[in-house]
Amino acid sequence: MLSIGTLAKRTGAKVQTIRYYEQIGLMPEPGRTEGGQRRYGNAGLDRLAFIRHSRELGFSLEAIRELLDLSDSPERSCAQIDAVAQRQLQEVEARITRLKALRIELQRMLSECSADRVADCRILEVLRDHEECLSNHDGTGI
Amino acid sequence: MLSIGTLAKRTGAKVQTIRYYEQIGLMPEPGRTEGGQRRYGNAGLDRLAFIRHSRELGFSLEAIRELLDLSDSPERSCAQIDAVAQRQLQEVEARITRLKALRIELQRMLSECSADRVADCRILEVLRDHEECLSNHDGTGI
DNA sequence: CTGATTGCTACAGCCATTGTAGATTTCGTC
DNA sequence: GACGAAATCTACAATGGCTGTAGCAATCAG
Repeated sequence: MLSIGTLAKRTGAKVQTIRYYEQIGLMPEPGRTEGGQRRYGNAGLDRLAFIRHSRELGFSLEAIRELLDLSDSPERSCAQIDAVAQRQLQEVEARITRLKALRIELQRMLSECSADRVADCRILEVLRDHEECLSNHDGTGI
Repeated sequence: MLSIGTLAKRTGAKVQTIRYYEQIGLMPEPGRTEGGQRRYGNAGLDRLAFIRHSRELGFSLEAIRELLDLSDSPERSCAQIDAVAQRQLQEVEARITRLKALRIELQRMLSECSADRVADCRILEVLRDHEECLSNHDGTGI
């Protein structure tokens, strides 16, 4: 049987994070020693590894909860799992698009400023006045 | 004189957000009516617009605080302002790099799964087993 | 057996808001 | 001036996804 610290080491999660996952019902309550310490089996380790790997790929805890629920019905169609992953891909793509617009704006801001004094700094001017921006970067999907 | 709701409409910030900025010292305490409601001048409006626009470009409130402090000394060199913007650009670039790696992984996952049953779903397999990934997407800089 | 390490609970804090409840003030209209 | 709708006020809780802390208790190696 594995202690919580062992699970933490093997998956890269912090001990508190594992307890947090248990608290929100993402990890099941494990068995305990006589002294009250958590002891996990391989199922616990696998589940935590699944959660951590999904987090690394950017899935929200809610999405992961959905995936875990779906994986409990192996005979069902995997269309829903596909949909969750598809949604995640779309979110990632949206974020990339937005960040690229920001990058362009920041680059332009930086390239335009060759002032010495703060008073003449183009960067501050651009930040003061949205109209000077090329894209609208209107905050949708930060 | 402008009410907090007017500032909100003009800048796109929520009323509560403006009060929050005041609470953390990013917006100054404005004058009040006899009845205790906030009233702003143009300086307040400009400052809020600066904050919102900087937020839209992804600057943290701490970075914005720094920029606002720096802009109060117009005779100083604007090298520090440049550095803040440069730092922000680097962060944006790092996030783009990371998201691109995630995108590739998600795309590959999706393209590989053509199963019908959850039991055979490649997506779940990949999520279960990090080893199946090409990149390491090790969580540095989510 | 002892001391270091690890684990326990309960709670607070992080960022940047957003939402809520219940009271008060302001504004437009009559 | 009176009325009612809209806006504003304070104070506090919640969001997501953890992370850190304090003050104990249990476990493990030597």
